[in-house]
Amino acid sequence: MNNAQIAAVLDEVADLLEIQAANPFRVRAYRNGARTVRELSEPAATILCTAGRKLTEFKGIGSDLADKIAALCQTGSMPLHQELLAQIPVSVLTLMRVPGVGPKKAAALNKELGISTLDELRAACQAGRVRKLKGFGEKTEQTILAGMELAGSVNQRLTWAEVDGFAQSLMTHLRACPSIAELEPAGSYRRGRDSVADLDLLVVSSNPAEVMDRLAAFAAVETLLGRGDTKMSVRLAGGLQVDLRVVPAESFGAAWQYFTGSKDHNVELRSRAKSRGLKINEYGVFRGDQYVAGRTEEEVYATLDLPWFPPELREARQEFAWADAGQLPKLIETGDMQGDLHMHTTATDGRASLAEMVAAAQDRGLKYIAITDHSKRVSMANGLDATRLRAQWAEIDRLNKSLRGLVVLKGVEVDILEKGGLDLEDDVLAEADWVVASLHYGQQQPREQITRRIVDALANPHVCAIAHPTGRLINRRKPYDVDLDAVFRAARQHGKFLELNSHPQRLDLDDVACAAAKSHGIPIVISTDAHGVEGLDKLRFGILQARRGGLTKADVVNTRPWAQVKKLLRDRRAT
DNA sequence: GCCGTTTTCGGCCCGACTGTTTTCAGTCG
Repeated sequence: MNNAQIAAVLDEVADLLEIQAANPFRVRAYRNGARTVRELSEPAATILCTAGRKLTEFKGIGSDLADKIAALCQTGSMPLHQELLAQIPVSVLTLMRVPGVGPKKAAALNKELGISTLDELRAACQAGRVRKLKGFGEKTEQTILAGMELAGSVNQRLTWAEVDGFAQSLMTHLRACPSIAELEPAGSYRRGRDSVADLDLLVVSSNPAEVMDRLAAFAAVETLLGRGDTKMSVRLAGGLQVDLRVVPAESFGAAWQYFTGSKDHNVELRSRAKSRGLKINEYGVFRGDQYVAGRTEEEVYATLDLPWFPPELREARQEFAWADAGQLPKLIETGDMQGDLHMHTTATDGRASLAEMVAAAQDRGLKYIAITDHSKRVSMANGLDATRLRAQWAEIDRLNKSLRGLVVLKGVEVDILEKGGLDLEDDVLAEADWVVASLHYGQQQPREQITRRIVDALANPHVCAIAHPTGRLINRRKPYDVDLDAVFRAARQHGKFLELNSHPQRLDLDDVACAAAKSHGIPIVISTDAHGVEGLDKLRFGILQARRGGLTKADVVNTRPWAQVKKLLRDRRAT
């Protein structure tokens, strides 16, 4: 049983306990445990089998949870989980996906009306039976019906890049308000999460009503979800929820910190404040009733002797431990990048020619690029066989003679075949400057098979890196069932790199996997996988993800000049 | 159920808004 599966069971136990109105701190303990397991850099099962190691060495897992996880790994099920499932149909949990329905209402609906599915809930609302329940009313019934429309259609997270589009145009729209003194995005968007459920905007204004009216007038606004004196929520066409908060200037830093989150980061921060006799809320830091700080984020953190944290790190993972040790990493920045080692041309499925990609790379100030078109197995993309590939490389050789300031590398994205092995012969690969291997077919294969294919590819002496190592497409396709821990170990053993693909729908390795790869000592390559000139601008999405993984300039291969990348590959293979 | 420079018990972050309430519970972030 892998970490994701263990975490899913723990999360479901938390949900079920919540419906049973269990001690909320007990519920939180299961959620924290789930999160800890999900973010472990190695399989829990491995730790359990290793002498001298215990799961309790990780924050959030005590002896009780450690025992339950051990039982889960050994037997495939957890007695508490099974008991709860016998009491509450698992489908009741889906009721909580409807906005406005939390654990209490879901429990009441199930207990009083015997409702356990969304269809039953819809029917009961339409029949007017829900409004008769204590604590429910006509409004609630309407909210539930409206919320169910949503849950079925648009209630999914958007990619960061999609939200960025809305955020930029909405902020431009709002800035027309003369009373706005500050306007900043917060929430998971500011933290750079690869997908974002809603957009939080923070405003300092002498006239909150004017700002809210202006938001209501934004063309994409579809529904007004709520509006108070300081807070307003709307839903945009396409489903994105926007939450606007207006705060006084002396609270701006505290509010920005608070609304940026994450929730867990804030819990840790406030708990630290409490232990010092301070209280932190969105209005500031207080000792008793006395305002201590709050105008800037730096000020808020400084009251706890903490440094300002880059938003990407605020996930209550390592950042507090790093700060306590005075070792907060200096995160990689877009300007650190020197080259791009994964892109396509019209020779396969790209939309721009070799010459156009080269010109675009020069425009963007890149020092080197690798042209890595697909190999022949990817027939849909008109993949290259040895002959066509060598012809492209000859063209690159000619091109390089006339280029100044940019080196074009002879590369290929060689397919990892379904039955294992690579799509091109070793003698061909040996002529390349840069080889990335990736799999496009047989993505549904069982874990052992997929893992074996990737691990074997890493063992090939000509392969430099594995591209998009999990194959996930955010909101569209789950990652392959691959044992990433085994991939990390193989990459380390053979001195290879792993790619962080910057395409906003891919972004794999994800943030947690980046951090895990780093802990295994594996250098990361951040690539655009550009299929056109505009694709070269997607690097910033990959950088954001890398920052979330805590990566520095030194952790990323292509912040170095090409000569150093080559040397790094050589040196690592030698050891 | 977890955790510990208040250390094995007694805490566990904090507030806005809504709807159903007549003083507050539930939900959300």
